[in-house]
Amino acid sequence: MTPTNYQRIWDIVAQIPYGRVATYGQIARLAGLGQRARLVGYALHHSPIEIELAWHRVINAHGKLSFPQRSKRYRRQQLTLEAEGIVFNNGRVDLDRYRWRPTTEEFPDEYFEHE
DNA sequence: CATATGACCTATG
DNA sequence: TCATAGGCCATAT
Repeated sequence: MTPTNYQRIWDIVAQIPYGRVATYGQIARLAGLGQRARLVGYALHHSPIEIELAWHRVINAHGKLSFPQRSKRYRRQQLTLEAEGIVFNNGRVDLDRYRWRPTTEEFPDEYFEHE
C-alpha cells in the first residue's frame, strides 16, 4: 500500500457531495483499486487530521455504519449524516435513495461496467 | 518470517 | 431478511 493509493482514496472521498453517501467498495472502485474495499477503511483510519475529510459519508454495503452501535464514533457519524438530511430506518440508510452516483467523466470505466 | 486483525464485499442458503 | 463462508491485503505483533 503506497501513500499514492491513500491519496487517491482521500481525493475520491472528498468528492462525495453533501447529503449523499458512498460505500467502501464503491470508493475502492472509483479509485481504481478493484475490490479492495478494506484499503478504504485503512485510508480513512490513517487520514491526517488536517485534511478534515468527510469520512462520515462513507458507509458499508449494507447501508449501515461500520462502528459498534454504542461507540462515540457511531453516534457522531449518524448525527452528522442526519444533519445533512439523511434518514435512518432501523439503523440503516436507504442506499437506493442516498448513494452518490458519479458521472462517467472523471472515473475509470471499470466502475461503470455493470451498467 | 508467520500469524492475526480489521471503519469490507459478494455469493449463497 | 439474516447468517455464514471465503476472499481480500496492508498493518500490527
